[in-house]
Amino acid sequence: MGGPTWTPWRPLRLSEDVPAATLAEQLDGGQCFRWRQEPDGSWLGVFGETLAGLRAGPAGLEWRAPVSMTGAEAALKRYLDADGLQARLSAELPWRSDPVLRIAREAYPGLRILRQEPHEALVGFLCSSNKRILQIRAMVAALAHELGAPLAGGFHALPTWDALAEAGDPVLRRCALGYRAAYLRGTARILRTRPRWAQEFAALDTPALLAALQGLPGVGPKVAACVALFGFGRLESFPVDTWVVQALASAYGLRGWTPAQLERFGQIHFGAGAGLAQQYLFSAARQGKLPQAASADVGMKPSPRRTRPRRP
DNA sequence: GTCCAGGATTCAG
DNA sequence: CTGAATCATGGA
Repeated sequence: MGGPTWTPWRPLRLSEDVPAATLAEQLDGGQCFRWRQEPDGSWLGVFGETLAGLRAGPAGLEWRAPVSMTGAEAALKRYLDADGLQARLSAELPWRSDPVLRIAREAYPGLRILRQEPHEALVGFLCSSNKRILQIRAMVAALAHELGAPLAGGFHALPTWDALAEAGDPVLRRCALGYRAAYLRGTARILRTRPRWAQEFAALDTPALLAALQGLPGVGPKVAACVALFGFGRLESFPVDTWVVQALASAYGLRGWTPAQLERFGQIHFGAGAGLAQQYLFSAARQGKLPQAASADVGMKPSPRRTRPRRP
């Protein structure tokens, strides 16, 4: 049963260096759920149809893949934003005037939003509600193992919507999904009838995309924002989860704000790269690296809640 | 045993 | 519209 034959480790040229701690945070920090760290410290994971290894070598990032897997290097470069679009976006964030963002940004230099496929982001975050990252990873791994197409070396792709829609209760039970099994199956039964759903959703502007995603069972505001950010590259999307609520309350003094109000704050304050800023704050908050707000707050108040225009 | 987890849904006010 | 109860499961 030996695993696949691997290519040698080769350098992966990105526009910016990725330190080992940043690589670990990207692959194991809650934006994707398909990577694991090997005993030698390298990372092994699946994205789309690609199985690959990554490690931060002394001379920079290195990759390898099964020799049978063509196109892995190009897929990795796209996945890791090799063209540097996010490096420019990150530089344009207001870190010069925002000491909290500056600290969070410097904690993980080079941290990027992985460019996941819409399918992977949606499956992953359908499993995410009220669960820890470790458990989400276990659920997604079980789904791939039970219902996904085999790739190489015992690894599997994520299950298709067809496979999820037809999965029986015992199989989903083995994946320990809890009440999220109904979310997955419900969304699968809708999307299996729309083979081009990802292209159709990608054609929408971001507000319409968020609305379309929230029309799926198990997708609320936070999951929709994550799928838009991680799966559709909407880097202005600002998911507000428990960590971000905590971070904005303690470091920015925004206590008592609703998630919707915090989402608006993030979009206005951080702008086009709000999602990237959110990932810096999320990662730093989870590592306890964020400072506390000096005083109660600086007098910022939530934007007025949107009221629906009255019909004459 | 209790509490909580990258929330969503349903229901009461 | 807002706020609270409920949801299934596993780990601390």
